[in-house]
Amino acid sequence: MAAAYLEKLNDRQRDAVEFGVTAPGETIAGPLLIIAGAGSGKTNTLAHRVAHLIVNGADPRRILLMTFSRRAATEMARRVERICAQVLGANASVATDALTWAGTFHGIGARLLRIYAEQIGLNADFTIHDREDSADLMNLVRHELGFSKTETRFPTKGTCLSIYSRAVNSETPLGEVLRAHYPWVSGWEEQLKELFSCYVGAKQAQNVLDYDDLLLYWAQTVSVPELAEDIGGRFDHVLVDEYQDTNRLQSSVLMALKPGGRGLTVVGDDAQSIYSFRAATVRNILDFPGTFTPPADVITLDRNYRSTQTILAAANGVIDLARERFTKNLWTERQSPERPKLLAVADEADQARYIVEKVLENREIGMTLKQQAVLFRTSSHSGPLEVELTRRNIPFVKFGGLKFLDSAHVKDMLAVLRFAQNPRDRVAGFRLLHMIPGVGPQTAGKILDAIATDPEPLTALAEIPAPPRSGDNWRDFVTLIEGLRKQAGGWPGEIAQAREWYEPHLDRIHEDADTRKADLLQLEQIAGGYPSRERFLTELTLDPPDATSDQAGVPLLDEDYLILSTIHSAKGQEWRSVFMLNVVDGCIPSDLSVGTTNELEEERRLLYVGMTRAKDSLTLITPQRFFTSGQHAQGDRHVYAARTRFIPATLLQFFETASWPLVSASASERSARQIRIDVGARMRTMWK
DNA sequence: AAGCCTTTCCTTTTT
DNA sequence: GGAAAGGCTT
Repeated sequence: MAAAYLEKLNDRQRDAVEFGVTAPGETIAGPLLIIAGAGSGKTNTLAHRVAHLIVNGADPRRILLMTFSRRAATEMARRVERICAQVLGANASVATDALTWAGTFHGIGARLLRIYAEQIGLNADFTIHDREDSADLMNLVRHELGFSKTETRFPTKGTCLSIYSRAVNSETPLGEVLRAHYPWVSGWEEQLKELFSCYVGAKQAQNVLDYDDLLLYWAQTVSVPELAEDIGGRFDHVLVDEYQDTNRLQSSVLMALKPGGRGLTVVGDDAQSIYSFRAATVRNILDFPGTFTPPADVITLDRNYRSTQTILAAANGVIDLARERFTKNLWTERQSPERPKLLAVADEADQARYIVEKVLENREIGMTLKQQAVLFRTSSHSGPLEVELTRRNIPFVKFGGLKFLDSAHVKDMLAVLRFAQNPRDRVAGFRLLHMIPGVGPQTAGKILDAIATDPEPLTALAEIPAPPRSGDNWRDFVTLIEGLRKQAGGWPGEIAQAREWYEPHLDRIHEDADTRKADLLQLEQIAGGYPSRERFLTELTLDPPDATSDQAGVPLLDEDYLILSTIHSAKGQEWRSVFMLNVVDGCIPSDLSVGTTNELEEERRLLYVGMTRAKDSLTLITPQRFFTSGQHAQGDRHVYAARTRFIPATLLQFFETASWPLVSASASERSARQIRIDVGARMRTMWK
């Protein structure tokens, strides 16, 4: 049976798909590393491999597929099903529905930990803290230890959490982490140790896990050989996507699950490693083959199907200057007469105007908005563009940066549900108690102490006398939590109960309560899509909605909108036309990332990742002048920016350089208007 | 003890 | 242009 779906693959892709599949029922082979360059059909190849395994008799329930984001996992499952359908017909969905172990490392970790909770001394009802919750808890502990009142300033909660997280994820001792990444706080090593020790204690007492714990507890569990064998034995095949962006802790988990590498496939591209700030290390992928004896097989996909030859030449030029040479050079057969553009504009306002004009022009000639994207290094870079798009009524969706879940009112609502789920969760408790008039930090602390020490937290809560000056608010609060705990309202009815309690407080606290209420209704909509409170809370924390829009609510799928995205969030995506904002030194590389060579090299790869998202047309924009923030609306303090150091003069041959607008009357008028002088000051200095 | 007001610092990328 | 710490009033 020559499978038709294999015909469309090139030889290398086909090697990767068929690797180790010797006969129906014989699908498990030694470790495999697939080095897949940008646009080389990586996702498609991996999906084909999974489908090929299933078609040849592998049990989909025994396939573990780990991707970088939930979105990628869903997309992969969808493709696997489509391929299977070509062979299995209508039965394909039965096979692929059984592909239940597809998700992120963190998501899979959470699921396994609930299953094995009892064996590892964990309460299966644990709630999960997102990044900000973790920082809040870190802050509480920091306060309790008196570190918020030190003579010289102690690192902030965010810095403390980053340090903790890096030490955990890189499996590196604290002292070394401080020396390598946080030299300016090395004087606080002892205090940080104490802080982290108390932070760990607080999490355990409160029955909460943070993101890092999902990996850390998993790694600890599989460090016990019997449990490793048990968990590893659940899976015949383990496939990992975006392996270049995994960290030491993740690779430890993987090696414990499949010590000999049998059934293990990892896919990635060392040239696209852009998450080292999260302790990801490119060594994982580079050292993978040599971890095993005999070494893992390596298959390299270097034919690019996405971009034109001219775009690829420019991108290759950028990555060729990398300090460490990479393992391949991409090639393509897609010819094009048009080189990528390197466009100089006066400032960010002109940059926004240019993009709006071009995007509309492209739409005129049949390119939908969705086929075009604007990419940037830092979420805030798109501010002026968002204003211009809104003014011109062009719909857009933005990926990355501030999210729905970060707004205070949404977090308040989630705190209600989390507290009902786990009354020992102090961060959630503090947030709620604080909303009750007459309750401040002291009172809240005492109430939570009383709850924490009682074996029946909710009984304890009911027995607490109402704090003075809290009026009816206290009774209402206790009634709400008791009702939610009994789950009288059912799911998702509970969330409406929570909202009814919350809305009066919202009105009291916020001026713009009405716009915020719309978000709460949207949250209720989202909640309806989950089977239970526990699943809703877990999955929303691990996989938050990653886009925001100019309009209320996420646009419908069939609507057309322009994509705005950070380069990080653009990973794995592609568009016909790509614009990159602020391709200047200080933005990319970011001012904050020019400290070490490693950081700088990662910024270079970031530019490379952005450029290789483009299929037909690529425009890099370099505004000449940036107005500095923190001044009056009429202020003209600005700095001049230079083209990014990653495109030195030797690479200009790959670009068509131009400036915009073409010299015209309106342009010179505009620049005349922007010149501001202080005539008075000149008069005064005349006589000095 | 709570809640409001002022001052000072810092300003990325995300599961 | 926002967050966090400190100070002042009720």
